[in-house]
Amino acid sequence: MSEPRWLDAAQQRDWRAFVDGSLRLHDLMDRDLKAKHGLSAPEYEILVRLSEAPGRSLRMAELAEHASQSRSRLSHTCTRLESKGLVARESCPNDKRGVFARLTDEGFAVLDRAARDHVETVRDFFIDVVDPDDLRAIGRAFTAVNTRIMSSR
Amino acid sequence: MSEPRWLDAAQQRDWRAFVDGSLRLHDLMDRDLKAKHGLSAPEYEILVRLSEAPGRSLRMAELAEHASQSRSRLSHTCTRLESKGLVARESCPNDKRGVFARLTDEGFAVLDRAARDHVETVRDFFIDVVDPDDLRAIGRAFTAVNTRIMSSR
DNA sequence: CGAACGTGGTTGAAATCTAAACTATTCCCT
DNA sequence: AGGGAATAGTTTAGATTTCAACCACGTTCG
Repeated sequence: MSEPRWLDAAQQRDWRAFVDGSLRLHDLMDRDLKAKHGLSAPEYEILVRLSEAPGRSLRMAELAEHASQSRSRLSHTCTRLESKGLVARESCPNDKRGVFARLTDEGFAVLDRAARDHVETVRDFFIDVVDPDDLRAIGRAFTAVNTRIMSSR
Repeated sequence: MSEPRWLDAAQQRDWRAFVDGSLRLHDLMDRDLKAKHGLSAPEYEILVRLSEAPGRSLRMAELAEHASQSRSRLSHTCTRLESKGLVARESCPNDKRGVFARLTDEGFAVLDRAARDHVETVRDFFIDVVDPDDLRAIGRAFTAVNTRIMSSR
C-alpha cells in the first residue's frame, strides 16, 4: 500500500484545465445544438457518422463504435431519431440478427442545417481560441489516448 | 445564407480526435471510479472541490461553479452524497437562504482512497501516453477555452 | 415602508442513460 | 447434424439528469 505517484503541480493544472474545459465545451455544444436544431450531442454524432458511411447506412454495432456509445444507448437514441423521421431501421439480408440504421433524406437535411451552425460554434469556442500548434498537439495527444483505450480491451 | 467556414481536413481530424478521446476518457474514469469506489465522476468531482475548500466546505452555488454542474444537479447529487454520509449540509448564518456543503470525515476518507486509484488511472490512460510538451499545450488550450466560455455570459 | 425584482437553493415530472436480462441468430466444434 | 458458446440488438427497470416551477430570503428604490 505504497504512496501513489501523484501528479506534479503543472500536470495537475493541465489535467484539470482539460477536465473542466472539455466538460464545459461538450455542454455548450449540446445546448447549442438543442436550442437551434432540437438535437442532443449524441444524436448529432449519430447523424454525422451515418452521413459519412457508404449509403448513409451502418450496422448498429458499427455505429455504436463510431459514435462512442453503448449499444443499449444507441438503441434508445435510434428509436427516438426514428420517431422524428431522421433515421430508418432496415434489416440486414445476410445476417438476420443484424439491423442497419440509415439516414433519411429529412435526416440529412436536418444534419446539414445543424452542421452549418455547429461549425461556427466550434470555431468560436475552440478553434479560434487555441493556437494552431496547440491544436495539432491536441490531435496527437487524443489520438494516442484513443489508441491506449482501445488497446485496453 | 452564405457558405460556412468549414474546418480544413487537419482541423477536422484534430477536433474529432479530441471529441472522441475526451468522451471515452471521461467514460473510462467514470466506470473506474464506480467499480472501485462506488462514486460517479460528478460525485468524485464534488468531493475533490470540497476537500480543497477552506473548512472543506463551500456554498452550493460556488460548488456548482467549481464542479461545472447545474445547481439542480448539484442539489440532487448532494442529497445522494448526504445519504451516503459523505457530505453534510449546514445552513449559512449570514445569509439565511444559503447552504453550505461540508465534506465529512468519512467523505474525506473515501475520497482519499479513491484519489489514490484515480491518479494511477489518469497516468495510465492520459499522462503517460501524451508527450509532456503536448500536455502543456492541452493545459494552455483548455485554459483559453474556459476563459472564452466564461466570458460568453 | 413595501412592492418589484434578483439570488440561493430545492423540488417534481419528464427525458435520458445505465446495467442486466432477454430473444434471436450465427458460429464453432465434435 | 446438433449442442453450447458467442454475437447482434432490444427491452425493462432503476438511477441520473434536465427543465421548469417553486419557496424563501435579500436588495433596490420610489
